[in-house]
Parts: sequence; C-alpha cells; structure tokens
Amino acid sequence: MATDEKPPQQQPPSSASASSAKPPARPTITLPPRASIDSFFSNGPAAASAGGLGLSLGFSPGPMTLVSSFFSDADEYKSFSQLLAGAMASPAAQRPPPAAGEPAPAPPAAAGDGEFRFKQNRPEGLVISPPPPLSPLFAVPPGLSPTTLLDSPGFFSPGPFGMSHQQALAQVTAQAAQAQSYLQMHFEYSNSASAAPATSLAQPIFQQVPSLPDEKVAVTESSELSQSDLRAQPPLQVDKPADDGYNWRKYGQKQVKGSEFPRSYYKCTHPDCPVKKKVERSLDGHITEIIYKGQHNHQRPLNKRAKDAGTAGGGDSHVQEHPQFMSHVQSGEPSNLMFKKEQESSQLTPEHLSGTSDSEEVGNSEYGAEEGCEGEPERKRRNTEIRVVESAASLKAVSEPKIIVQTTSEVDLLDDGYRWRKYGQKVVKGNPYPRSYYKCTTPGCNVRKHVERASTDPKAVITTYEGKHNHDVPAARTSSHSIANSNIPQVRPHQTQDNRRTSSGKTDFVNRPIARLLLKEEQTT
DNA sequence: TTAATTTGACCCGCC
DNA sequence: GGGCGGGTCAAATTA
Repeated sequence: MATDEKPPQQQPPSSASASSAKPPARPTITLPPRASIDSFFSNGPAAASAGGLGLSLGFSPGPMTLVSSFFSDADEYKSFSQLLAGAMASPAAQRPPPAAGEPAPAPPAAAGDGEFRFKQNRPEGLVISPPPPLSPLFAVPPGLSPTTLLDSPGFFSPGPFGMSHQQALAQVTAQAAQAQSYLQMHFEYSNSASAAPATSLAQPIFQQVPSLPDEKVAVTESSELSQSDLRAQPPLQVDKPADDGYNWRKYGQKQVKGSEFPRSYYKCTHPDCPVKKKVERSLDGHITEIIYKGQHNHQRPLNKRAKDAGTAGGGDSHVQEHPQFMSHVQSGEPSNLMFKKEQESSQLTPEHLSGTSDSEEVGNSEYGAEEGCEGEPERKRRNTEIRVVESAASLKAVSEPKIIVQTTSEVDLLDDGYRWRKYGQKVVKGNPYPRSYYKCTTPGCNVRKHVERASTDPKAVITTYEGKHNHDVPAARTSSHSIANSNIPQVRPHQTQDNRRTSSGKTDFVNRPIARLLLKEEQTT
C-alpha cells in the first residue's frame, strides 16, 4: 500500500506541541493577499460574527468553494497547531454574534502573531443570499445537542495547545465537515418545507444551467427538487460515481478534445449488463458530467440496496421518496440538472428519470422501466443514453467541505493523522512540480486531498481536502484524544434523518435561520 | 493471488 | 481515402 506517502521534505508525524520545549519546525502558513472572511459574507454583522467563529468557519460553504484558511507565519515559536488552537481560543472566536446594527467586528484578532483568517475568493457576480440581521451563521439545529457541538474540541472551545499538526489540521477538516453538514441540513430542510426561503437560498446556487450544444431533448428538474433530492443521498456520493449502488469497472480513460478534463469509461460489472457510463471529472476529482448508456438488466446489488435502505433516497425508490421530482420535471422548471437523452431525442419522459443526489441514478433506466416506461419499446429504452450534467457545482456544494491550507514551510500537512493512498499525480503546465492526489485509505471514506507545490517555491504546499472523514483519526496516529471527527457522527445521514423530525413529524428546521448558504462556484477559471 | 486501475494502442464512424 | 476523435481493448501496473 502506498499509504502515508509524503513528499521528501516532510517531517515524520510531529509531536510538536506548544508544550514542547523544542521549537517545532516552523509551520508557517502564508497569508495570500485575499479578502478576509467577512467579505465572504456579503452582509455585515452576521457575517462578521461568522468570522468570529474562528476555525469553525474553516468549513467551506460549498464544495467548489475555495475556503482557504491561511495563517500568518509571523510567530516565531508557535506551531501550526498553536496557531490553529490559539485562533480558536481567541476571544473573537468565542464571541457571540453581534447585536443588530453593531458594526461587524474585525476578523479574528491575531492570537499573537498567529493570526489567521479565513479567506475566500468568490467569483464575481455570484449572488449570495444575505444573512438576516442577528442570524448566526449557523445555529445548532434543534435535535442536535448544542452542548455536544460546543463541547466538541476546537469547535468553539479553546484549542488544545498540545495537539499536533496533524490533529490541528484534522480538526480543521472535521470542523469544515461538520459545519458543512449543518449547512446541508438546513439547506435541505429549508427547501423541503419552506418554499420561499428555499427559493431564495437556492437561486444563487442553481442559477447556472449549462448550455446544450445541440438540439437534444433536455429534461429539467427544479432547483428546489434538486436540493432536496440531493440531500436525500449521503454526502460524497456525488463524487463517487462508482458508488451509485451498482458496481462499475473502469475500462478506459481518455482525454476528450474540447474538454479540459479526462473522461473515464465504466461498465457495469454485472454479467451481461450492457450499461456503461462516462464520467468526466475535473482535475480535483469533481464530476462535471456523467453520461449513462443502456439499461441495467438486473437489480441493484443486494448489499448496496440494503445499505442504501437506511438512507433516504439511497435505494430504488427515489421517485416515491421524492414525488416532487416528477412534478417538477414535468413542469419544466429551471434546473441545475439537465438530463439529456441523446440517442432518442423525444421519447424520454420524466419518468425515465429518478432524481438522486448524485444524479447518477438518473440514468438507471431500470427505474424508468418500473416507473414510467410503459409503452416505450424496450429496444428504445435500452438504447437510451442519458446525460447528467452537473451545473453550478451545486451537487457538491452542500456535501463537501473544501479546505485549502497553504504553507511555505515544511509543515507536515500530508501527515495529518489520516492515512492516505496516492492515486494520482500530474504535472501541471507551468509548474515543474507534480500535483499529487491522495485518497483516505479507510474503507468507505471518500475523503480526498491533493497536494500541490507552488512553481515558485517547492516548499509552498497547497493541500486541498475534499469530503469529510466518516471515521476518526486512525488510532495509531491519535494522541490523547481524537478530535478530528468527534462530531461527525452527529451529522451522518442517518442521524440527520433523526434530527429532522419533531414529534409532530415535521421538520424542525423550517424557517429557522440556521445558516445562510454562502455557496459559490469555484469553477470560475 | 486476485481484482481493479492505468494507459497505450487499436477500431470505427464521421467529416 | 485520409484524418480526426471518441470508444474500447488488453497488457501492464497497482493495491
């Protein structure tokens, strides 16, 4: 196994802590000239208070969001973890949201020179729904213990200065994931039960619809549906095309002309199943397009079905679970998803499509056969090719935290406590140093990260995390306590489900300003 | 040892 | 008929 692959200059897992008498290798982190976090939120007080959440804002409002947490390197004697912990412990980090009209506080004051700020780069023109006055960036959802949240190490509480770089970084990741999940939950509930707020939230995210280069029929679904539907699936599935319930074997990959991204070819591994799919991914692993072809002639593998049965929208009952899907499709409302039937230009009824979070199930005409293909010759259905175009990065916007930590030191960011398997490397034009791609080796965990070195400075490393760990830091690397994902279980899908319902059976998050989604697209280049 | 992935080469349809 | 590009094969590689 290629776990724990590290660049040559990496240090062994650091035990560096503030309590260490020996000054740790300087984990300095650059502060690129970007706008501070408060600019991330278009409106003042709440936004600023959000900034005051310190590291809890390490989460990315959207997966394509470039949430960059950058730290200064001015402190001569503070470790990376100190910087993180110090910032978390800073008064600003624990400051309650400012009162209405109160001027937005400055970004978290420097904890000494260990100042750090969360940066963002929001593409121009992106509409962001402004948070209402007094609304916290996100509140602890009912049903989710605030105590649990607040007691979670590093979330709001003073950071443990003794934690290692790995822990600190893992904590950032975990917080990102956690906050992301809260956003996701709110987003989902708002959309499913509160039309107006949902719309206002949705629009900034789903306003983009990719243009279609031809005259093929495009079936659309509403953005509202998209979001609720998306949320019905466990996070991260979006980014794991092979995990749509069927088993796929990759049989080819090719750089397609006109596309900057490679296209991968998958076959269903079920014997005699003709289904294939093509997946285009961006370099950072995000799916940009999925094209299904054919029809499964078998049921979804039992193990998958059983597993999915525990999560909404995971099984074969997408349509039933999301009746609004049908109506929205039929209504032809604008959508962030476009389903294209390429070979049969006119026969694809909405019933062919079953909305899912990752959009991949859409192509499973197995559903179509069950739900609405009556009358359509099977021959035609078998030839149906469906293209699922993901636009606006919205599918991942609520599922994947993305953290970018840049450092100009040799800080051991790769060794962040988790175990990684290198699965790719690529030399980018203009950069003599390859970009390396890593995947968490824990079974079932889809977290990835890629590490890039600046062309101008091989010591400058940009580490981008995608996804959230569904497990703790491996025991061997965990020191006194595992902080990285101590909260994650609270936001796992099944528990999310649990948290949704009140005794009345209604969503308890409805209209609660848990969060203003500050999602944006990263794919602006 | 096995299964999955990678990747260069080949096939084939379209212009 | 040649070139181009998408799709597939299959040996090599990797986990």
